[in-house]
Amino acid sequence: MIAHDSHVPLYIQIKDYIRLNIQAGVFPENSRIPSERQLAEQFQVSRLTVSKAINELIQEGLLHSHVGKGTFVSSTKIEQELRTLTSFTEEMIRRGQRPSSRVLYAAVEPASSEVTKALLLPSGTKIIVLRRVRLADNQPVALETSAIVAAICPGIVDKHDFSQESLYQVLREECGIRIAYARQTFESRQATPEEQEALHLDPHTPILGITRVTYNAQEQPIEYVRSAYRGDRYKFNAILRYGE
Amino acid sequence: MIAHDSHVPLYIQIKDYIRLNIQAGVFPENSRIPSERQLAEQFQVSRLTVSKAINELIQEGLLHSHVGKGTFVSSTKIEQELRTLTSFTEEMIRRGQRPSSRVLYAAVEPASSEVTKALLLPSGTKIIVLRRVRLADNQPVALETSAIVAAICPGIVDKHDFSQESLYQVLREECGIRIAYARQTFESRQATPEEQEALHLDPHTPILGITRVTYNAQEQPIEYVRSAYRGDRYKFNAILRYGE
DNA sequence: GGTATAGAGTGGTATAGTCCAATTTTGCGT
DNA sequence: ACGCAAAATTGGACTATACCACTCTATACC
Repeated sequence: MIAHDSHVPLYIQIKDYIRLNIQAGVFPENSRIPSERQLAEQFQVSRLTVSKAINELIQEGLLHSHVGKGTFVSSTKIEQELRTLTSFTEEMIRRGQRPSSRVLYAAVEPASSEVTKALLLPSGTKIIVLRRVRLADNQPVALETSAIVAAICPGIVDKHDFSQESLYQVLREECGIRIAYARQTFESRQATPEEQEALHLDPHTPILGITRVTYNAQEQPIEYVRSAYRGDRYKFNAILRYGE
Repeated sequence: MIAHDSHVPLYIQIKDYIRLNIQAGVFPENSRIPSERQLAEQFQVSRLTVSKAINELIQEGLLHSHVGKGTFVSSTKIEQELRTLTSFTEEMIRRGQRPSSRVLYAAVEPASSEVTKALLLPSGTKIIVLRRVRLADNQPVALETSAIVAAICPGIVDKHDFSQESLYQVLREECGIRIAYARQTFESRQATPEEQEALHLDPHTPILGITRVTYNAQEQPIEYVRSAYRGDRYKFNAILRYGE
C-alpha cells in the first residue's frame, strides 16, 4: 500500500490512499477517518507525516477536523458542484486560514423592524441576536450581526460557545435546519465608527458590506445577517447562475 | 518580535512577520527572503516551525521556493485590481434606470497572462478587449473591462456599437452564446487614479470591485471581466445557493 | 438518578535531529 | 585566468518525541 522505498513522498502516497478511500466509499461522507496515530501505526510512518497528508487534504476541502473529536470527510459537493454559499467558518477553513470569533453580544430579544421586515415576521417575535467579530488567523476580518427566530432553535445561545463554533453547523446538527439559499446584497462603503473600533480600522478604510437573508428549501426565511468585511483583508467569492 | 509565551502559535507569528515585511517593502518583490535555517536561528525556533509558516505562505501565493536556491517573494501584480459584473444593461432596466455606456477602448489583441489564466487559454490567444464606463441615467456608475475569446464571436467589435448595445445580448443573438453561470469575487477598496478620473470620484471613495468569469452550460469559460463600481451609487444583489 | 471527575483519545503545535537532491560558492590545479 | 571538482547552502522529506487543549466516556460519589 505505502512504499517506503518509492521516489514518491510518503505523505503524497497517504494523501492518495485517503482520497481513493473517500472516492470508493470506504470513508463515506461525514464519517470519521482513522486517527492520525492509527494511520501512522498502520503505515509505519511518523504521525507528522500522516498529519501533513491530512492537513493538505483539509486545505483542499476534502476533510475537516476538530481537536478531541477526529477528522471527518467533508461533503464533497462543496467544491465539485457549483456551490456557492458558505459560512465564514467553512470558507476560512477552505482558504487555509484559522477562523475564530469574538462574541460581542448574544441574547434573545424582540425583533427590530429591520429584522421583521427582512424575515417576514410578526412584530414582537423573539429572535436570537448574535454579534461577533470574525477573525482569520487571529486578525479581525469582519463584524457580523445575525438574527434568527428563537423558536426554531431554542436555547442554543446558552448551550453553545459561538466564539468557537459555526452558527450554521449548530443550526444543522442541533436543530436540523439546512440552509438552501440566500439573498445577498454587496456594497462598498466607508467604515462606521463602531466598525472602526471593532475591527481596529483607520477612517476611510473601505468596507465590504453584505446583508443576507438565508432560506431553507421550503423558502422560509431563517436568518438575517449584516456583515462588514475589511476591504483589505477579504474578498468574497460566489458562483452565480443566470436566469430561472 | 516573536513571543514564545504567547497564546498565538509561533508559526502564525512568523507568517505575520514575513507578511508584514513584504507589505512594508523590507522583502521586495522577487527578492530572496532569509533561509529557513537563518530565520529559525533568529527567532530561536526549530526549522520545522519556520518551514510550516513559509509553506503556508507559499500556499497562499505570497512566496515561492526552489531547493538549493531559496525562498522568494512572488510578484502580486497579477492578482491586483480591477473588475466587472452582470449584464449591466439588464440590471439597470430592472431597477428602472436608463443604462448607457461610453466606450473607452475596443480592440482585438493577444491575451494577457491574467486573462489566459482566468479563461484557461493558450498564451497568445486573440481576445476582444472592451473597456467601458457604464452610466445609469447618464451618471457614471462603473468602469468595466471585458475580455472575450475573439474566435467565438468574430468581427463583433466592428459591427456593433457597444455604447448602446448590451454585450451579452449581442453574444446571445449574434453568436448563439448563452451564459449559464459565473464565478465572481467581490471586494471593497479605494479607487485607483484611473478610476477616479473615469468615474469623476474624490480620493477615498469606496469602490465595489468585482471580477467575473462567465461560463456557458458546457462549463467552458467565455468571458473575463473586471469592474469597479462606485460604492455610493451601486449595490449588487445576488441569490446564492447553499450546497450539499 | 443525577453529577462531578478522572482518564483515554484526538488533532494542534513544537523541538531536535537526519538524510537527500538541487544549487551556488569556493578553491585548487592547470 | 580558466575550468572543474569539492564544499557549503538551501528547501524537501521524514523520524521520534513531547506537551497542550479539547472531547467523550466510564466510574465514583452523593
